[in-house]
Amino acid sequence: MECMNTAPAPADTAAPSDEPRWLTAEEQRVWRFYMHASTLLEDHLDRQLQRDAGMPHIYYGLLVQLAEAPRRRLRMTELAMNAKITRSRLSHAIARLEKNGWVRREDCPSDKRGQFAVLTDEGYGVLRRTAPGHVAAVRQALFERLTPEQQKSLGEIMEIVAEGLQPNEAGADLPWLR
Amino acid sequence: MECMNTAPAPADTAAPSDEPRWLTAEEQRVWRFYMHASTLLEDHLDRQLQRDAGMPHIYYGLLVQLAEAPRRRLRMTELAMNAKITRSRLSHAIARLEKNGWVRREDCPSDKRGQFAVLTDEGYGVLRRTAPGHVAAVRQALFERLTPEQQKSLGEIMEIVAEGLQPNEAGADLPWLR
DNA sequence: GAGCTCTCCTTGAAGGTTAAACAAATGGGG
DNA sequence: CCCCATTTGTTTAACCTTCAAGGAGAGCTC
Repeated sequence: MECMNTAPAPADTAAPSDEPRWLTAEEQRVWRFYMHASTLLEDHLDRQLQRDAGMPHIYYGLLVQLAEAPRRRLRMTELAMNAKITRSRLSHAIARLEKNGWVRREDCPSDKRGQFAVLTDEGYGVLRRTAPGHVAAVRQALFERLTPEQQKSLGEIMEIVAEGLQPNEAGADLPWLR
Repeated sequence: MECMNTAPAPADTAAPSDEPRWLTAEEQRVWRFYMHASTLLEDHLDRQLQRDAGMPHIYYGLLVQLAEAPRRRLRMTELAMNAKITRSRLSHAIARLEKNGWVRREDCPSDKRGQFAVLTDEGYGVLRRTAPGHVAAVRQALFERLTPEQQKSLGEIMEIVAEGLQPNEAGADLPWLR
């Protein structure tokens, strides 16, 4: 029942280095809770959506992105970036959603390499039917359990973390400039 | 670039119901940041460990659990519970780690159904070599970016969320008793 | 101790993800 | 215009995860 980051003994002495800087007991605690919560939450939502909508959480997220986009369509690359997944993964995902009839591909007129993923009416229907249940699940697993201050704090924290891991958000790939 | 939880329009009126309760704009913001950060962080650590240790993050976590257990061994079910994964998934994972020579299976003497997963010396070696790099990655992606207050807050929040999703922690499966 | 149920763990198949390799189109120099 | 690096999106194969099914032992009840 321990953390993911000790292997040898935690050494917090003032040793210059060559002994790596392990996590403190408190950091380990935080990290362990983070890992457990994120694993459990992701699994929970995956199961909920697989049961109620017949697709994993991330696929649902793709449909949502499309539903909110201008003409219910997005270029593959843009969709991949929004959803934080690789183009390869998106390619497979869209192929599957296309087979379901929930998304359709369309050529981009201005760039012959380009493809649009377009949400079909059926896809929109699925979303409309399943969104309430999904929102309820998120609410129940997360928001209902947190105070308003905690919700605010969580938002700030995750914004920082996400920003720091962005593949190459404007300037973020120039660490020597910080 | 929108959230995962709107599909129709957000209605925060005092309508009794049948119109589901959507997330508020602020809740959507929090949820979107959470999804992005957790996705990016998991991918980041997966890639880091795949590159440096030749296994995904969750497999690394299994080795850590074993390293910290009494005789570097754990019953399959216990390991699965600690790591928050299904027994089936664990079975496959241990099979792979066994093939790598990092884990060995051993029969349980007191229960002929039981199996121990035992960390081998080689497995321990891999852990010892790769732990510093992994800790550094976690530190750099998470702890270095957060204030002590934020770290504390994150721990509390994630503890609450994890506790709420526990399959059946003592009494947690009796919601009517809360 | 026979029958039942439950727990422990594994298996196989179906589906999702990854990394690397690729074809095609674009676009910026020369 | 031509070359070449880059961008766009797909493909293949290896790997991982999930789900449903199942074998086998434990343990309870009668």
